Order: sequence, then structure tokens, then C-alpha cells
Amino acid sequence: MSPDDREQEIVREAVKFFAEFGFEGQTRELAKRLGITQPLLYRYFPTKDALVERVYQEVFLRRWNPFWEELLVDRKKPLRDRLSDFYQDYSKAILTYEWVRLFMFSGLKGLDFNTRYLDLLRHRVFGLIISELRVEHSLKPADVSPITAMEIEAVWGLHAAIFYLGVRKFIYSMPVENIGSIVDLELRLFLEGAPAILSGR
Amino acid sequence: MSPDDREQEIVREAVKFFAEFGFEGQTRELAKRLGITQPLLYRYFPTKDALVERVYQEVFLRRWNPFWEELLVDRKKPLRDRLSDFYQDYSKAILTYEWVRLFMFSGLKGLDFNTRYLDLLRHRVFGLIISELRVEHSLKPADVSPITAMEIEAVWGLHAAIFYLGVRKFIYSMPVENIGSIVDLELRLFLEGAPAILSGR
DNA sequence: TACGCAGTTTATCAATCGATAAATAGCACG
DNA sequence: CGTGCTATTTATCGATTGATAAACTGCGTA
Repeated sequence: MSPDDREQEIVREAVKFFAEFGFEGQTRELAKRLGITQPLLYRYFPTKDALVERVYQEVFLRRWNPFWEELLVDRKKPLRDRLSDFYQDYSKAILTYEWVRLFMFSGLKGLDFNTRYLDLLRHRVFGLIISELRVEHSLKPADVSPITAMEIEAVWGLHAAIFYLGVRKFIYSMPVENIGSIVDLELRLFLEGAPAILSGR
Repeated sequence: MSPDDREQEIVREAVKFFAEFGFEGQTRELAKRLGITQPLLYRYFPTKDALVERVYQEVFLRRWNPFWEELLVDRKKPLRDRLSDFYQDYSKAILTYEWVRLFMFSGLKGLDFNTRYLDLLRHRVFGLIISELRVEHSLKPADVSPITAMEIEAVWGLHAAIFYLGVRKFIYSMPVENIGSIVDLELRLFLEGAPAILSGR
């Protein structure tokens, strides 16, 4: 097999493998699943950590869709529809076996990746959502009345409710069905309660 | 040291230790923290798994407060106050370094404890909350109009928003302050949106 | 003082881990 | 045909792991 194909196959299987067993999963077992010998892995990745690092990039960095940010501020559509489109698409990208479990494993291991990802999410998405909600309710914009910690926490709540569906399904192994309609439910609940917590009066 | 005291001290330290490193934490390192030698652990617990099992019981089983169920159905108090009292107390019991991390570790490891605990939570607490909410809004009781999956999901959303505070703080190592007031915020959002999703009309 | 026993340590085993070096297999090319 | 390179395997090292056996320590007691 060509080196490029082999490397790609190793990474693909490593994603599934580390998502299942965590980063303590053994290289011998991974090689077994690939139908190759364990030392061959070291021909493609200098160390196990290098392979783990590569898995991060593959799963987290590649699945972020820059279009999301444009979608959220596209005022040609009602905010409710924008939020629904975003969270439907976002949940499809994030609520997978690999993403949810690897994210939790990396958090427990103390890697700084989670913080970096969530800082990005908070500043690129949460802020937008609050701003658009304020416009919707004719409140002062963020540059006049700064976004409060509690407004951000309200969005955190929505985000948590959605992400926790993946935790229940892929970490606790509980049956979770109709994720699409649950996402809509959470969004409905959030929009219903949002006016009561917004600042900028 | 007396055997009882020694055993208690081992368990106490093991809780902290496994919460930090997961169940792959090494017995030698645990013994080091206790200031004892590693073989001594095997004088008190036949295997490492037996010690891990004991840690589960210590953290999860002992922290459930049966009074919570009574509190939720005490109609002398307004439902909003009952829910606030419950979630304030519950979050204090659950949102700790040990509880949150051990719960996630055990989920990722595939132990059935999470499912059993959450089934208990769902049937003993979520059902009560929906029932009380229906009474509050003069809707049909659960034995006439069965509680729907979506009603349960709404409570799951509230629960997730609160539990995720612990995930952010103790797994992602993010700063999360004023948990008490955030819990009240989530509760306010939930109660604001609840009428829109309740069944039993 | 010598005995006995509970609590603890020292020494060590066998299995497993990531990693490395050397040998082998297979294919392109002259 | 054979030469050389690339992909892969075999064999193995050194460190670490859970676990066990044997020796030691300190104290109460006859």
C-alpha cells in the first residue's frame, strides 16, 4: 500500500480506536485492528503522542464550518430559523461517537484543547447569538451595553442541553432518539425564556 | 494504625486519586500519596478492581439524599421554591471534582453505573418535576395523560445545563463562578419555557 | 524474657507497554 | 536476471504494571 494511503488508514482507524479506549489504548491492539504489525506504526508516526496529536487535528479542527458564523448573522432570515439551521447542522457535526468521546477524554487528560475550542465557540458563536437576540428584542447592542456573564451563561445552558445528548448517547450508552426534534425543543425553550434574561434595556 | 482507620484513609485518598487520573492510575502512585508501600494496599483490598468498586459506592451511593424526593412534592411551598431548593442542594452535592470526573470516567469505561444512576434520577426526580409542573398549570395528571418523551427531554435539558457547569469546571478546567446564581438562571429559563412544552391539555 | 500476632516493608515475579534494530519481502527498472 | 529501494515483519529491549511471598517490626502478654 502507498505511504499516503497507509497513513490515512492508520489515522482513520486511530480515531475510532482512541475514541473507544481513550489515549491509553495500546498500539499493539490498534495495529491488530489495522491488520499490520505494531512497529509499522512507528514508521508513520515517530511516537504514540504524535499519532494522538494527529487524531485531535483530524477530528476537531477539520469539522468546524466557517459558514456557521455567516449563517447566524444573515438577517434576511428570521433569527429563530437561523438558530435552528445552525444548531441542527452543528449537532450533526459534533454529536458523533468520535467527537464527543475524544473531547471528553482530552478534557479528563488535562489537555488544553478543550479550553481553546470552547473559547473559540464562545467568542465566535455565543457572542453572535446574544447580539442577534438583542437586535430581535430592540435592546442596546453589545458595544453600548456589554454582554453580561449571565447572558453568556444562558447560551451555555442551551449548548449544554444539546451537547449532553451526545454524552448520554455515546458516553453513557443510553438510547437517545430523534435528536433533531429534541434540538428544536431545546431551542424553543431557550427562545421562550431568553427575553427574561437579556440585558441592554 | 488500626485496620479500620487505614482502610478508610485508603478509600478517601483513592477517591481523590482515581478522580484525578482515572482508573488507570497506578497503585504505586496511590500508595506513595498515602505514605505507605504498594503491597499494603493488597492487604486491604484483594485487587485493584475491588478498590475501584469501593470508590464508586463511596462517591455515588452515599451522596444521594432521599429527602429530595419529599422536598419536590411538598405542596405547602410554591413549586418554584421547591425546584430552587432541590437544584441548589443537588448541585452542591454533585458538582464536585470527585463526583463529576469519576462519573465521566466510569461512563467512558463502559461501566453500567451511569445508566443505573440516571434511570433512578429520571424515574424518581424527572417524573416528579413534570407531574408537579402539570399540577401548577392545571393540566391532566400523569396517570390520565402519560408523561411524554419530550417532557422528559425538557427536564433533561435543565439537568444538562446544570451538570455541564461541573464538566466545564472540573473536566475542562474552565473558570466557572457563582454556580448558585447560574443554577437559578437556568431554573428561571426552564420555568419560563415549560408551559409551552407541557402535555396533558 | 520469650512468645505470638497484627501491621507493614522488602524483594520479586510475570505480563504488558512503547519503542528500536535488524532481517525480510516485494516490486520497479536497467 | 539481478540490483536497489521501499514497505513490512521478526525479534527484542527496558521500563512499568498488578500482584505475591517472605521477612521484619513493634507491642501486648504469659
